[in-house]
Amino acid sequence: MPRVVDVEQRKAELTAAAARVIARAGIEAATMREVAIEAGWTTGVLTHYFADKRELLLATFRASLAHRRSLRPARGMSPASVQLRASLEGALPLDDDRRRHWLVTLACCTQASGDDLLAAAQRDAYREFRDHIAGLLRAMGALADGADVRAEAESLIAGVDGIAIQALFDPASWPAKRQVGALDRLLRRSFDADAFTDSTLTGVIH
Amino acid sequence: MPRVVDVEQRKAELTAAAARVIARAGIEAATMREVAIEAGWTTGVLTHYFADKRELLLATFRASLAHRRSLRPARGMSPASVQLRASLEGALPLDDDRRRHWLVTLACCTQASGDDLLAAAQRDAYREFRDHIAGLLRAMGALADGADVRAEAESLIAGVDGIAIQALFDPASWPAKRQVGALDRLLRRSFDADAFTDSTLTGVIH
Amino acid sequence: MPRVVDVEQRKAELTAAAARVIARAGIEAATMREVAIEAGWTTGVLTHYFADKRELLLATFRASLAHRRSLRPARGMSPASVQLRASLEGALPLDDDRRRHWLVTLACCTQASGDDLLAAAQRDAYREFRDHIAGLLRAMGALADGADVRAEAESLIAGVDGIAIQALFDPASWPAKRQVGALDRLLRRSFDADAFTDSTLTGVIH
Amino acid sequence: MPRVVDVEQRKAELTAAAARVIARAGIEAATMREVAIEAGWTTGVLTHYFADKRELLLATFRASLAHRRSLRPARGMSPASVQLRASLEGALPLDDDRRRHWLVTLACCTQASGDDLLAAAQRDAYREFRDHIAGLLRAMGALADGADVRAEAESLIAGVDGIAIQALFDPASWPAKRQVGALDRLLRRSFDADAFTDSTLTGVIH
DNA sequence: TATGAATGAGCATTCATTCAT
DNA sequence: AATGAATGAATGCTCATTCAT
Repeated sequence: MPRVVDVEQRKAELTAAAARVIARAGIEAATMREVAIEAGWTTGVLTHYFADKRELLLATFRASLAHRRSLRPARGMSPASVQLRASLEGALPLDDDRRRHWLVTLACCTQASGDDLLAAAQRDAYREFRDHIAGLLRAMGALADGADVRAEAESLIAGVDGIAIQALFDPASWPAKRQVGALDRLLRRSFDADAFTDSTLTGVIH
Repeated sequence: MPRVVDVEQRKAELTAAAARVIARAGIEAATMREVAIEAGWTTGVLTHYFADKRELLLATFRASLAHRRSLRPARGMSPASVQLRASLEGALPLDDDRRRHWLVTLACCTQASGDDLLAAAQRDAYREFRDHIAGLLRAMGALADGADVRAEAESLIAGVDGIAIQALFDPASWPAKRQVGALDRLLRRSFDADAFTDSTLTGVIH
Repeated sequence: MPRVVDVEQRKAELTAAAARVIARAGIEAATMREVAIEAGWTTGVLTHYFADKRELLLATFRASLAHRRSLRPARGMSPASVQLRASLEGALPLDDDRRRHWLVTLACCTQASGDDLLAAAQRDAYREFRDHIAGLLRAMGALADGADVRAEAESLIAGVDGIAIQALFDPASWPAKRQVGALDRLLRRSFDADAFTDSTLTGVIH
Repeated sequence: MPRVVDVEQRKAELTAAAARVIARAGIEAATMREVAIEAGWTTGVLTHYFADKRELLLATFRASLAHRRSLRPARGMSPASVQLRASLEGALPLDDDRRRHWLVTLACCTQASGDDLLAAAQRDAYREFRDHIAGLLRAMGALADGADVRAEAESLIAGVDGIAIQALFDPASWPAKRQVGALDRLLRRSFDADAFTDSTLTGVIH
């Protein structure tokens, strides 16, 4: 039997390296060589685990989306309003890790024009996030009876994405605190101020 | 006697071709060859007008940002609230042209990590837009006395950018009408509903 | 206790796979990977039985030459003229098997420029065949007293090789029947027509 | 206007280099790099004149076949029997040049399994040669009335090809003289000895 | 001004080979 | 005996760039 290797873990190791390179220097700089060096292996290993560069990129994108999703709080562990806030906050580039994966998302989306699988991954992730937020909104019961929950969810996500974009491309002006402040404003405007009392918020902000 | 050529116009022609390639196939596909073909010239012409690829990319980005800015309504030609709405609408990818230049913006920003001039161009354009929106907000006089006008402008832009991102990466779900609807919701939430009466809006939506 | 394996038989299995790949797709396509797949093993097995690719190729060539030789009739089982005809017929690509091994011969010979062992294998096989044919000619006693038997043998082989080349590269025009017809003509021209009567031939043609 | 280059001549220069490499070291050794070095240019030039390696190989094969054809005597400049002999002699690897192009032919034919254009080039060249020989046979009027001229031509070519194959793979045993001797024997056997008198032959052999 | 010939570095990928298991 | 993880050199090819015309 050959050397025993956890294939999935090795793949994760490699896509993490690819994500670091993409976030640091852009997708054009993410050559096989560069990713291999970043990962501490040779290019041969990359092609051993991924048929070609496209497959590596797709795996990197999917891993990145999955990671971003994992930043959301576990379902049902806290009131819906707290979960809502935490979920949205998880989508902001508040630290290096989230920043990195946001950049990967953006880079891959930009690339997605010519790659259906890339585009599909993004679309699915977005819709899943929208449904998640919509579910929380419904659970909160904070919306008027005839309200379009889905549109409301999209509106919230748009607000968060917009903050993220600005923070991503002008990080000096957008420390974590300011991003969180913008999120607060967004939430306060969307709901009765009472829905997110200070005490509730305190429990979420870190 | 050398042939007389309008250098600026020729450059514009070339950056427009580059923008089309980037929007169509991503920044990686925007090779000198490809851009030259798109423009109907040879690569020699590209290097004649731009020292190197980086300079072409920078010029393309700047031209794209300038074009997006030119979509805003002329100052003072209409009430501030109408200008505000039109300005924000100009930032949405409602047609192919705006879609193209949004994609260029995103592609270049993604690339900007390693290029200070690219990053600076983006930052300047954003700040200029924010100040423009803030000016209109002030002119409207719709905000409470102690309000943070700049923060309010950023919040609006964030909302618009978020809508744009979603529309860009899931265009099938985001026809122009829906984008405009999301903008309406954003404005209604941010101001008294009265600030943007139907009649006022009619004059802006196209 | 290690698994017991018939080394020679395993090697034969592997060179047969190599021969199939070479005949099907050319010597360039005969990579270690490809041959391993064709054989139903992994590349590790190939390097276990052959020190390197060159050795595999040499063994494949030798096996191919040996196989082609084995197509000749057993010595002394029939009149020399019948043996002669059968021997020459064995050198024609009349079926898939002979076709395959002819292609291997040609591919390896073409490669032989830079490999002395390959060249030597080919030379030895050819000389052995020539001597075999010369021996049969002598046994037939059909040649004039002062005749150069060796030259006559070479002449016959040249004729057969020429037919084979044409059949190999234009198989559509050269079904087995036509090849055999060309061989008949060659023999009739070289000897008195009587030497190869129909009845004699009938016993050989299959 | 750019540097002026005779494209066809440059292509010929490059295919000639490819032919030298193939003849010297086999088709596997004919890499883009190796051919470029042999030609005294860089690989970039190769891809400038040939879309890819396959195209280079095809052009090399065609140039080789055309060259071999050009070795035939001009039509009608001498008696048909002299032309016939000279044509067949031109197909023997009597010197380095013919040897080289024979090796290219063989290498490409071996490769032709998987490439229809290669196979077609070979087939066409062969058929053209056969028709040429058949035409000369008819002009000679040396054949019996009911004779199959085409089959006779193929038979002659087969004989010559066979000699060539042997000479190619055992050059030490097959100096030019011996090849010509084998051709003589072939012709004498195929025709009345008188058809090719010594004096006639003297004028052709070199 | 514009062309396209030429360069050579760099790309993704394939390959023979080694070796721990 | 057999596997397949890992290597790193080589491959065909693309690219930005230079430059003679």
